[in-house]
Amino acid sequence: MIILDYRDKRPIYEQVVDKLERLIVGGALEADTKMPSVRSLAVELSVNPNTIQRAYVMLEQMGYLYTISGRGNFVAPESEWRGSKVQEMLKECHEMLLRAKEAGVTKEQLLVQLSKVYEEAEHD
Amino acid sequence: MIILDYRDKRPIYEQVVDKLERLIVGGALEADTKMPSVRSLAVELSVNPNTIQRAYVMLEQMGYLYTISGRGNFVAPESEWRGSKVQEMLKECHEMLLRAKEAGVTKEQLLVQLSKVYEEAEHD
Amino acid sequence: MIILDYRDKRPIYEQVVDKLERLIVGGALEADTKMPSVRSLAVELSVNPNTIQRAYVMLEQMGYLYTISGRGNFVAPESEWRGSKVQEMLKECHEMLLRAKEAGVTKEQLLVQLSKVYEEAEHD
Amino acid sequence: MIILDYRDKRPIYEQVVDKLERLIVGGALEADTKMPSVRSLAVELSVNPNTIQRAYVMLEQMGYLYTISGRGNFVAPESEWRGSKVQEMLKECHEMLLRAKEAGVTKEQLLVQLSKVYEEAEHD
DNA sequence: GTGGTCTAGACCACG
DNA sequence: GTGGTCTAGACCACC
Repeated sequence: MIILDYRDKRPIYEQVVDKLERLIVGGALEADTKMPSVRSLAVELSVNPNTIQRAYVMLEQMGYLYTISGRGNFVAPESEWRGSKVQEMLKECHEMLLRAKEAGVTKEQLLVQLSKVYEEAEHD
Repeated sequence: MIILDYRDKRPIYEQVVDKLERLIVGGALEADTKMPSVRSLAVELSVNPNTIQRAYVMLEQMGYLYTISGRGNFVAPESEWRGSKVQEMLKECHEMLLRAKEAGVTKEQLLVQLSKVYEEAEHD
Repeated sequence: MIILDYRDKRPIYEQVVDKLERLIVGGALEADTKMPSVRSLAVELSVNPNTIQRAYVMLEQMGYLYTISGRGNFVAPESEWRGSKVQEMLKECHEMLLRAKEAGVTKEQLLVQLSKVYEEAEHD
Repeated sequence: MIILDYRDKRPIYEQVVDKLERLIVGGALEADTKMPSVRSLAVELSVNPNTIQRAYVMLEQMGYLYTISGRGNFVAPESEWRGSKVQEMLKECHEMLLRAKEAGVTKEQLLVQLSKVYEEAEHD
């Protein structure tokens, strides 16, 4: 389900949050899907259960999960996070683009990047 | 010259590196300008000299400064860093755009951001 | 594990880096071996932990170690450094040979040195 | 006569020693040539006279110069230094070759370097 | 216990 | 006065 990179400088719980967020945002995990239990995921990743617990709590605060006591953790519906996530990404992109411009990156170079990411091949 | 943000969770030396890098990349500090001495900047920021020393060493490794022992630290010429900085920014932008696409941001939204940043018709 | 040479004028952290680099490059420390902790090596060498910390950071930047925060430092796999190390050595050798030639050393003398080092007929 | 590299990490007096040594060893300065006075060289290099004085003293100790009080410093005859210099270089080369071999450099790669430095073009 | 950061001192070489 | 190194402490986050 997840592969941890132990060479990554970030704390493990943060990596777990990040990977799971991408799975949810990317649509790999649909709404109301049951997440693996804290303990089972901890075993799977060879990690302390506290670490997974912490990740789940963060994901819940971010609106990606909801918890039913005694039942487990479940993926929240898109309406809970889609809008705010897009806004957040747009803001981050804006700041990064500003920094890129400041560093001497041209508009053309960025358009190339944009094309590479959204390569048209799809509706042709 | 610099204002530290104590709410920022990043280490102080990293903040210093970041701010100075922006000043240099942004052109506020010209090549061969003498930087404040390690000790004086430490006093100005109410910080330990070791912390500033560390920041200066990092900036030197990144190619933004050159050091003449016993004389001081000086801003390196653009040729030392311009190219690599642009490459680094392009790579970062690529990754951010990928994440943005993943999160559901449309190409149109990003084009708007791009235009806002590189607005060529300020009062047209 | 390491013996410091107090007559050596180089800074301690550099000596530590040098010795450990040789141990790794020479194959005495295999990939993924756990290095002694910063504090324990500091005690062993009767040196301040900061000094060891600095050495480990340098070795990490050079690709010889990888760090897992809260777990320790580990020897990186050969692929991380073998190529660049060979390139570096070749460049250094080139410069040294130039200086040797300049000083009047003949090609024959150098061929003798080369044979001595790579003596392929130990007991032939 | 000499060009200093202010970005060089080594102390200036050491750079001066090194450059002058090469000029003498390389044959650019013949035996009994009068060296520029301490003060004039200091002015030429925009450097403190003490620095040049220190360099001259070192060169004298190394056998490259001799001093005649009130007259100046002169280049010593080859017999004073040629032999020891060659020995020193051979020793240094030996150590470097050992380290190169240890790092995984092959004999063939070193032979290539050797050929590049002593390119045959001369007696062909 | 581990690495990461920081402080408050100190000494040295260099110019 | 400048950078470079080092010590002896301390606190923090992570696991």
